[in-house]
Amino acid sequence: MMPSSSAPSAPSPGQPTTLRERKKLRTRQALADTAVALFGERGFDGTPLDALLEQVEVSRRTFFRNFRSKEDVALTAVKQLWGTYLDVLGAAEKSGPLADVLLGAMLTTLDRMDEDWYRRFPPTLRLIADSPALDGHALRHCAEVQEELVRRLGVPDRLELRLLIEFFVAAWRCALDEWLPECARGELPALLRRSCSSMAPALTLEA
Amino acid sequence: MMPSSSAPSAPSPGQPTTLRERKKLRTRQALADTAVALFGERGFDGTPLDALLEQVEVSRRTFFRNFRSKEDVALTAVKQLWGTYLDVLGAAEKSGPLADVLLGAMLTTLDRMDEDWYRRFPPTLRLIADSPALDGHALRHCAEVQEELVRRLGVPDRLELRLLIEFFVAAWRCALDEWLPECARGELPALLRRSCSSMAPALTLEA
DNA sequence: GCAAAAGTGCCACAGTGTGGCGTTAGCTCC
DNA sequence: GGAGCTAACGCCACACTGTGGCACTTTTGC
Repeated sequence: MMPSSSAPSAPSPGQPTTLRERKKLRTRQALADTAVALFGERGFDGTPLDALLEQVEVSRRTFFRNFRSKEDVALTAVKQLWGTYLDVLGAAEKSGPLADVLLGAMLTTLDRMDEDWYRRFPPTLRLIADSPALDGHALRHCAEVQEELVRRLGVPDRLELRLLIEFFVAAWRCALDEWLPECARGELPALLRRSCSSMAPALTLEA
Repeated sequence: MMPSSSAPSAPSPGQPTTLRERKKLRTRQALADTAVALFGERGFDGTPLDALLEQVEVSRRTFFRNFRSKEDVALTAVKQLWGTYLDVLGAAEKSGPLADVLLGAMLTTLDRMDEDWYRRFPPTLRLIADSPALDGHALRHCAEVQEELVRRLGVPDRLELRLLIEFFVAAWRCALDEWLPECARGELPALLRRSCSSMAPALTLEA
């Protein structure tokens, strides 16, 4: 609907300058980190939000000023990934096959994520796999990113562009599913490449 | 997770015989019909569940014995479609290109849905378009159907099968988006065919 | 310093979803 | 066609999520 004016989640500015902003960012990170840890232990649905608030020592009111929902805080790592992806794609040179552009941007993104993110992402994926509610939110977030991608990559044929983006995100999710059990950082790019190169053969699959 | 043992939603038996079952089915349909109408007027998020319960004259307890959630009742038409699709696909002969099998089954399904369904489906799509929460639930349901499809269409290459199914569902959603403004019954099959035939060209799209 | 602004905590409330329990209504068997 | 059984229902109370209002503290900029 709208691009989010003063909305919770997604702190766009690169580096917070004032003390106030850094402080707010600290509580945000504390909430996100503790959320993944806590939900990982007791399950997403089995952990009341109050448990998280108590541990981080933050009031409910403050929490909801930083995150839109309980799902939102659990999906912080996912949103960081796609946020970075959109940044990378915005700066990338868009020429040649679009499928390669989309893939290349994700490879760059994966290279750019730091060690801390690689610690928090796999547990987040497991939370998603275990909780349908979280999965729904994650899928919805992907859909929003896809809409944004269609908007940015203006192309004459609207339908084919949308299909290609849907395909790419689907390939990404397939790669994640194969990555999930082990979650070795170095293997994800290879899995994604393999998933993308299986796209064309998949269309001609025989029963 | 599990195939739903005595779970709410999805009445599998074809025709209810006893009076009790028919009565239960009537309240189910009354709830589903009224839900689409009511949510269509006042919006999904803007309509408390109590408004629906009051209009149908059913207690909250009874509602939740028939539907898993407020979203569930709003998505009745969507679930009916995919339920029928799985039935059709189960009975269909699976030979030749899998993409054609998937497409053919959906064309058959669209032909099999009755007039009443074609009245309720478009408003449901508009509800989904207007409410992120509903969209998330709808996407999650699609994901469950996809898992079921992978299970049924056993094929050596797991990855390519999953990709193909993801592609097909993506093409279906693209077709729906183009169908949405008008929603003329006869045009949906053509849109779906066009969407599916755009899949291969999409992969080689240039920036 | 000092006032405006941003952030936070506390309180109360609406809405969704669940468990317990007594009661009604349909089914079954005689 | 009557008695017992059982599924379904209504009502009550509760837990949890998310929001609005208001007072209080901290930071910022003058």
